[in-house]
Amino acid sequence: MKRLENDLRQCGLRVTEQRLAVYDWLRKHPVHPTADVIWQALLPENPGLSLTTVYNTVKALAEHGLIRTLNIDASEQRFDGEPADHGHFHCRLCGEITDFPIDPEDVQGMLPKGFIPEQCDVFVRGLCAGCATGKN
Amino acid sequence: MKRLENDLRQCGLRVTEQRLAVYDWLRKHPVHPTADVIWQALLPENPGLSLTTVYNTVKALAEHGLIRTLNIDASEQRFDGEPADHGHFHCRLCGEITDFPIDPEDVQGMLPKGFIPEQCDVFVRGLCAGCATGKN
DNA sequence: TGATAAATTGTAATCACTACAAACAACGCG
DNA sequence: CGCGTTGTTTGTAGTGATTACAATTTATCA
Repeated sequence: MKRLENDLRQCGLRVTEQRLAVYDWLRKHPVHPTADVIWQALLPENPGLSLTTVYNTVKALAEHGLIRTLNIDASEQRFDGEPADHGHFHCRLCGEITDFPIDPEDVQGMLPKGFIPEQCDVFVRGLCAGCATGKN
Repeated sequence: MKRLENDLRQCGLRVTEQRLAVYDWLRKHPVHPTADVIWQALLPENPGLSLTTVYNTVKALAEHGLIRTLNIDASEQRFDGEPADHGHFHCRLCGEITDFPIDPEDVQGMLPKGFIPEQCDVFVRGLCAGCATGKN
């Protein structure tokens, strides 16, 4: 937990219980939840936690690169506790979002000359392994 | 324009003036507008056109693969008249969105075994060539 | 410990988007 | 060509995720 506190401090963010709870939960759960899902998950252990605080927190964490935001659905924003570049596969049948590793250099090679990448997202829609074989 | 009519018919969509107007405009303008921007652009030539119709139309076109939807900003959905796979670069300074070609095979190679891609988006944030050299 | 600046909270507002029902128009069939 | 069916358009009213705001609380540092 000291590590998480340090992360916050190095970004100039004050360390609060709420931020630690949100940040810790995102790091420990390799899913891609909405703000509301995070809130519901934390509420039992953190009574009084406000949904607004969850929104404020994920916004602050994302602005400082500690977590990532995913615009997969148009209607709702999702968050990802793993800030390093990686791809996301969205199965159109089961809806599951699967992470996969990417090599940022591969992506960089696709860019026009002079463009400087800072963050890249590779997002693929299709059928996941389970749904493709009809096992779901 | 006959080509566009055919595209609509082959998707089982009825050919209406409104759909042709939206589709034609998206094909001719290589930008990434929101529904509202499309509406404002078409209104002078198409008085009475409803914003709801623009929303309905882009939804129908996207569902049939004639155009693409871009979830670049969390707050608003953008559309792209070019349905083939290609990447998008979003400059964090000037906000411009630049297209760049990608090889779908490169992306496919990154996927876990058994996953079947159907549509892929490569989205990169950073500095565009103009902003990187300080010329903006 | 006390000052100060930032974070939290709850409520109210915003804004992109959608549901809905009535009016209308495209397409197929005679 | 005219008619009926069915899909489309339109305006309005809603929805739901997200944010603005002001009051209260709390982290941080001297």
